[in-house]
Amino acid sequence: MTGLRARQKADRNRRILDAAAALFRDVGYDSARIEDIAERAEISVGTFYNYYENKGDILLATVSMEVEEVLAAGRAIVETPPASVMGALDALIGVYYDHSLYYLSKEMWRTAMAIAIQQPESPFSKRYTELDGRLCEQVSTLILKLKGKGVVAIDIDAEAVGEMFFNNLNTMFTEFAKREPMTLDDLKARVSRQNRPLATLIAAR
Amino acid sequence: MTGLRARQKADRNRRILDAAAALFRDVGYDSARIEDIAERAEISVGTFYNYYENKGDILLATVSMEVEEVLAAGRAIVETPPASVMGALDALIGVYYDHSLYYLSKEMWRTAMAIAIQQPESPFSKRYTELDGRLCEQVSTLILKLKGKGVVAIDIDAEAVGEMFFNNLNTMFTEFAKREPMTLDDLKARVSRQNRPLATLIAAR
DNA sequence: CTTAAAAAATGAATTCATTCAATCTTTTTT
DNA sequence: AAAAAAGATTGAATGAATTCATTTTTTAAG
Repeated sequence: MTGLRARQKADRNRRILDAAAALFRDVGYDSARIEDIAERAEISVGTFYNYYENKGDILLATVSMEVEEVLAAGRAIVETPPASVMGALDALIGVYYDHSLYYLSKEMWRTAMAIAIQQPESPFSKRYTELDGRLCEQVSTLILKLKGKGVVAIDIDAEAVGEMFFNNLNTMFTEFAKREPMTLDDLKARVSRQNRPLATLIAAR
Repeated sequence: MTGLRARQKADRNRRILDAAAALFRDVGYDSARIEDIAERAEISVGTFYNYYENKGDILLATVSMEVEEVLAAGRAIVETPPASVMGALDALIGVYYDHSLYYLSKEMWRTAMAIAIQQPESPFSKRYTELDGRLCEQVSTLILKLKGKGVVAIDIDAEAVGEMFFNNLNTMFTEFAKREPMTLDDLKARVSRQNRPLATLIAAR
């Protein structure tokens, strides 16, 4: 049986995470005070800092859970991709983008991305960055799979191409989060246009 | 002749900008307190806020001047580009990357990028974002120029391709700023590899 | 079962960015 | 040139994140 201490720790951790996620959802990141999170989680402010390095860290913890779901959803596409390069890319990217806004607002994404850049060494920044790397790999894996199926030419550097597609969809998502009026459809259309040249050229003839 | 008020204003603005740039360089962004900037600029804290919306805004003001220089340096390459796609891209990107670290540390770049994402509506965030857009255009212009010279195939969507190259170099620069041990050469090598497939495929045969 | 050591929790104190009502300076009007 | 209006400056007050010396709780040792 787990020691009392370990059980209490896991318990408090969950309470903090739940309290923070709920508050961020309700009032947004900036208006959520550590004091409020602590109160909801029934701990003191000091204790909060025993569990998370700073306020940004707990936002990245909640956002990371979200990214894990996106990653899982992407696996389905990579397993059985549409039979054309553009089709497969649009499908995978569509999954990413559609999932992204389900729980998190643009404001929360902006804050999360900003923190991950600014404090890359904090524990949950590392986790977030690592998940980003996995998403990138996933795109490369998709290209590799298409190569295996003879959809993509054999002499193509799948990893390089995958990274390029990923970096593009990633930058464009940041752009999207920055512009409040930009819609998901706007985003997808722009990314599609950007992807088309490379997608067309790597197709096996 | 300019009114006294206008002259004083320009004067104070310059003093603030100089004081901030010097402090950021000396002690880094986080350790530079508004009170210190105000003291060096011989104004009060309150006055600082009449000139800049917040602390992040003045960092972006200094970084924007830097980006303007990069943009100007890039023009030279676009005017007379090397005769191959990879050569031209490497040259332009080399100019961007080499300039970037001349005045600003990775930490300052990280902070600047983070602020531009988090508060996209502040005056100097808009300016910074606009300059980013110009850099992106510059890459597209380069591709267009290569098309004019018959180096790039005629049926290529130069704007889309340029955006893809730019978004890639941009994301990779962010990655570079996040990893303290990563060198400029590491960065250039990785970007080169990523660019190669698209660069090769768009070449006119 | 007591006691000592280790681990966690606590909240008052500190530190800074930011605000704003009061004051001062410049410009415009009469 | 005096008075009124407009524009700027000022620094003390506010509010929130983060720190840290103390206290409390849990575990391990005797």
